[in-house]
Amino acid sequence: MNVVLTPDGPLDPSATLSRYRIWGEDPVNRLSGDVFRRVARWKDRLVPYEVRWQGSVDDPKLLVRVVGARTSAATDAVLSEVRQLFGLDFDLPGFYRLAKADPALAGLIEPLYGLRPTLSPTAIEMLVGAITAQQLNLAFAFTLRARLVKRYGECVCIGGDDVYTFPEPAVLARVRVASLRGMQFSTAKAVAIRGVAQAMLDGGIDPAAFVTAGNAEIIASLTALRGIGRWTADWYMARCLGRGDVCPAGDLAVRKAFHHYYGRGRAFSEDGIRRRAAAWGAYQTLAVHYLLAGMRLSKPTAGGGT
DNA sequence: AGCCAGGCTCTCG
DNA sequence: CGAGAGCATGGC
Repeated sequence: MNVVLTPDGPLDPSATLSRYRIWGEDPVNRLSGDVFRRVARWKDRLVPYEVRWQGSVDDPKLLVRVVGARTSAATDAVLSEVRQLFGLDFDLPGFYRLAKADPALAGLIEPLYGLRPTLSPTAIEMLVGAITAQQLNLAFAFTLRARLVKRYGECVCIGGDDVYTFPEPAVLARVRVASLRGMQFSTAKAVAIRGVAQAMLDGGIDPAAFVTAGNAEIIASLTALRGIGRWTADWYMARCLGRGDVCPAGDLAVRKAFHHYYGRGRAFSEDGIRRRAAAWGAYQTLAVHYLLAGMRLSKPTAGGGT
């Protein structure tokens, strides 16, 4: 089944998806050439799909091909994922109006035009990914994540590409710490990953309820879990729930970006960053995304993804 | 060799 | 509370 999605506002698909490539291999989100491939889940069935794109940044079209789907419900599940993965629900025109008045963001609109944050379609994927990336350089974090996925995910071949599902909570809750240690996860990360998976099974956290919960409530609920702190909760709200009013002020790269763009010689405290970001209101997530991407523009060694 | 990397937890004062 | 140490491991 083929469907065409027409984004609202500008979209640069390859820049947006470059996250899935610049730090290493992502076996869950396959980006090969001009095709993106992934496997969705619908009622315990695997639904592979491909996305291609055409048109200009200001008039883009996403061509979604659902492989072997018979029901419209399965197709709807895929389209919902695609909206998240390409960040289609972010208000870019509104953000650009705000950014024009900001000394740092104004200069990033043109080189990053059409860039959107990618959202993680599932809570387990986001939380395990974040735990994996805690404190480590992202290249190594990607390596760890790829090992986990290839060992415990399900593999589907799409158009000659091996694409993996992210392992379900029920699978990760049973994984032995020793197995994860063997993949070079630290003991703390291994315990945290199991704990998060278990919490999703026994109701310790309820991602479905997060959708309507307030930020403070989500932070409290997530940080009650071992191995999840404010940083992980912030990124979860920004990159899984797609909330706009989030600034992961404790993030090392965010702190560097604020220092670089707004520092004037003095270092920002975490609270100082949060206060400054608060002025962006519902556009904080986009602003932070642009600042981080802007830092990468001036540092080609970190990966020149296009 | 030693320090850093898009943190978190635990311990002290 | 707030600061500080320990944790694991790859890369430079």
